[in-house]
This record gives sequence, structure tokens and C-alpha cells, in this order.
Amino acid sequence: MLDPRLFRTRIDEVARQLGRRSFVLDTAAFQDLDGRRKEIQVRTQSLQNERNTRSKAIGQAKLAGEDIQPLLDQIEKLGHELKDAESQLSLLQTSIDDWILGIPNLLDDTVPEGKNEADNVEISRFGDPRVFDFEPKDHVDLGTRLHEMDFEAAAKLASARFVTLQGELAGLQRALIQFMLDTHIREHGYTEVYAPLLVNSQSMRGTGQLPKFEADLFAVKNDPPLYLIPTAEVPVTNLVRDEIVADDRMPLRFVAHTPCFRSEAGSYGKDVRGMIRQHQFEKVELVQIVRPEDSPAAHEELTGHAEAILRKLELPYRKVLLCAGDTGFSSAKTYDLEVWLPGQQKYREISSCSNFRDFQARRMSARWRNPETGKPELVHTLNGSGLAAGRTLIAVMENFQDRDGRIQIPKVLRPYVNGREVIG
RNA sequence: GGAGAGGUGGCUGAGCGGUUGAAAGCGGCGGUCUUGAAAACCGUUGAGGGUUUGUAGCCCUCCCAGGGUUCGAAUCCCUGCCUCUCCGCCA
Repeated sequence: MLDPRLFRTRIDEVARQLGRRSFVLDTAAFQDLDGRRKEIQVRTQSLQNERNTRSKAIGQAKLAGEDIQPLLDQIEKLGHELKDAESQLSLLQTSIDDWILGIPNLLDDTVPEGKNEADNVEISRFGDPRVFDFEPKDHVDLGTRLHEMDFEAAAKLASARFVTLQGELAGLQRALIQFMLDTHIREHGYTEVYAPLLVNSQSMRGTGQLPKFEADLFAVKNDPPLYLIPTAEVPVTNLVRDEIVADDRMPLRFVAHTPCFRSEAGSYGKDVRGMIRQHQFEKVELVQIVRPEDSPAAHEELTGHAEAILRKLELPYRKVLLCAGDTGFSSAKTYDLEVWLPGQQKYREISSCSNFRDFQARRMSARWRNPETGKPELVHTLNGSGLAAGRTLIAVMENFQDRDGRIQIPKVLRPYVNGREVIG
């Protein structure tokens, strides 16, 4: 969430900034709510003050052995008046909080203008899409030929948009995950985290999935409700919720492999073929908790860590800076990494690396103690996929296929598959 | 699942219903001492918010969360959540 003070002091500037996302800020609604809040808060507090002073006086009178009945009579109707004011105030405060929780983050100055995906700006490319001397198959055909990828079976077990993998393909995905984790832990200095896959609504609120995007989540019958995580970002970032991190522990760098669950209610009809868009997929996620002044550099660095995986796997990709309209709700700035998929003849997102600045930190009350001021201050949070394992699997399959539909194992991966060089 | 105990500031830990936002210790910060450091000693030290030009002053809220009793609740009552101990069960 944004700093509530911004809405009181510079709401027009905020509205203009959010306009870049084509988000329309209802400034009149806020000013109306906040005006009433101000009035009622002042009244409530002065009533509380009166209650406190009078109660104190009663205490002293009693101690002095005086008759307190006249004092009690004076205070009689204060109680109702106060209770009334307090409940009005709390109602208003809740509306204001809800309103603010629905406002997206401010964008970084370097984020380009634009409405959608088409306006994203390519920053760099690595590798050249391979030139095939045959017609490359997509991962669905490759997997089906191997009898190791089955969408019908998964639909029988669960529903559409699930997959089953078997044998060497299942092993290849596991190898990819292990390789990614090892690289981030050994070479990039991350600490591995194992965390709950079901989280409560406070955690979902902390990272920004709730209250606005409940439709994208799977919930589990429980009281209070629990939600299946759509990304490891949620449990891992929320490790610092309601915490004050000591300066000497900063920055925190976490890596976690988890399955991810997404309902994606809005995406039906998109990517219906194959493993691109599933309700359940495996992902290795990078999370950093940093000092505010360090977050821009940490963002570049973290994106580089995700890129390192693609480079080692020798997968052609490009790095894209998302435009204003395509940048996610909680993010101030996002780079997407897009891998080349020969089956689609397209670059497709395989990682999304974002700097959230203090947006999530404020929702979570995640702070550090600034040694210069001695005060707790909001941290900055970042995360990125390093990488989406399901999509990495299909990228490897499609980019490393041969004429017969067999799949070469990228060199760095061979130690993770007992030295095998090819499957199929 | 059964039986107990408990949740208080960065941490440990006191707290008869009435100047207790909270003793004490540790830690932190500032200082004295010292060539420097340590030790010792002195001082200081919670968070969020309102009002305001104000990092001034004044005021409000916060002792797990939510309700309740009361003129007044960290202290009493109810509900929930969490932690610990013992027994049982279990991958």
C-alpha cells in the first residue's frame, strides 16, 4: 500500500502518477471520507480525553475519601456519546483502509509509457534462436511421443490445466529445479527456505494478492480460510511481516522451490494447449529484503541471477522492461525474461523480476532498524522467478530436440541426470 | 485426541481495577574515565496516529486478537489464535 499521508498531502500528484497505469484514482471519494474521518477523530479523541481526566479525578477523590457520586453523575452520558463516536470512527477508518489497499504501487520513473504487452521495451537479448533443418515440434508433441507427458490423465485426476509427467521427463524437471537451487545457493548467496504452501489471508494481504485478486487464488475449506500459494513469494516475503530486521542481517536473500497454484479465472481461452498455463506448476523463487537505498541495485542483481540460469542452460532469451500498463499491481518496476520457444516461434515469459519498494513492506509492517536514525523504517522487498521450472522444462525440450523427437540434455544439467546426454 | 501452564517493550521478566506506557535486568545510544579498548560509573532509550508550517507543544491509541463488565482494565469475564509441558497417536 501507499503511504496514507501521500493521499492527504499530494493526492493530485499521486492521481497523475497512477494515470500512467490507466488507473483512475477517485480523489473526491477519498477527500470526502478523510474529511469526515478527521472531524470524527478529533471529536472522539477529545471525548476520550475527557473520560480519562474525569476517571482520574474519581480515582483521586476516592483515595481522599470524598463522596464520588456527584462526579459519577456528571459523567453519565459521556459513555454513550464516546461509544458512538468510536464506532463511527472505526467504520470510517476501515473504509479508508480498504480504499487504500485497492490502490496499486507508484511506478519507477524509468518505467516506459504504454498500455499493454505490446509497449514493453526490449533491453537485451542472449543467444540466437536455433535454425532447424526440420520442422521443430512443440513440447506437447515431443512429450506425447515419449509417453511421458499426459494432459488427459491429469484432467481425469483433477481437471483441465493440469499435467502428469513420468519417467525421464519428470526427472528432467526435478533436475532443473535442483540445478537452479544449487546455483542460487552456491554462486549467488541465497539461503534456501522451505515454507507452508497454504497461507492465511494476512499473508496474502501482505504481498498484495488480497483483497483485490481473490479470484486468482485457490482457497481451502478451513476456518479461518487458508489459500494455496500462487508463488513462493507469498510465504517467503511474509517471513518478515511484523518483524524488525537487525541491520547486520540485511540484505536477506532467500530462494525457495515450491509448487504454485493459480486459478487464473480471467485467462480462459489463453494458452489452452500444453504446459504453458497450468493451475499447478513448479517454480524456484528468489526473494530479497533490502535497505531502501539498495533496492534499485538489488533489482538489477536479482534479475541477473535469473538470467544466469538461462545462460548456463544455453537457452536463447530476451530481457524486457514492462511498460506502465503491464506492470503488476504491487510492483514499481518489473523486468520479464522471455525464453525462445521454437514450437511457438515466440519469446515467452519464464521469469518476472520486480522491485516493490516499500509497497509490500507497508502492508506487512516489515521494518529494519536504521542505525543512522535508530528508528524502525520500512524495508524494500524484491522477488523474481529463478526460474519457472515447468516453462523451463518445455524450453529445454523444444530448443534441444532433434529430428527424431529426442531431447539432448544441456551440459550443465547432465550431472543432475546421472550423466545422461539424451532422452527418448 | 486427553490433562495442565502461559502469551507484557529489541530481548529476559515484574506488575493489589485508579498519575503504570508499564518495575528491574540485558541490549542500544550519549557521556565520564582511558594512549586506545574493555570494565566501572552517570544519563538516555517502545510503536502507531491526530492536531500543527513544525523532528516544538498538546492529545489519542497500543501489554496475542476480538467481544464484554466498569466512571476507570495489562490487571476481572467470554470467545478465538498461538506457544510450552505431560500422556496418547502418527509419516
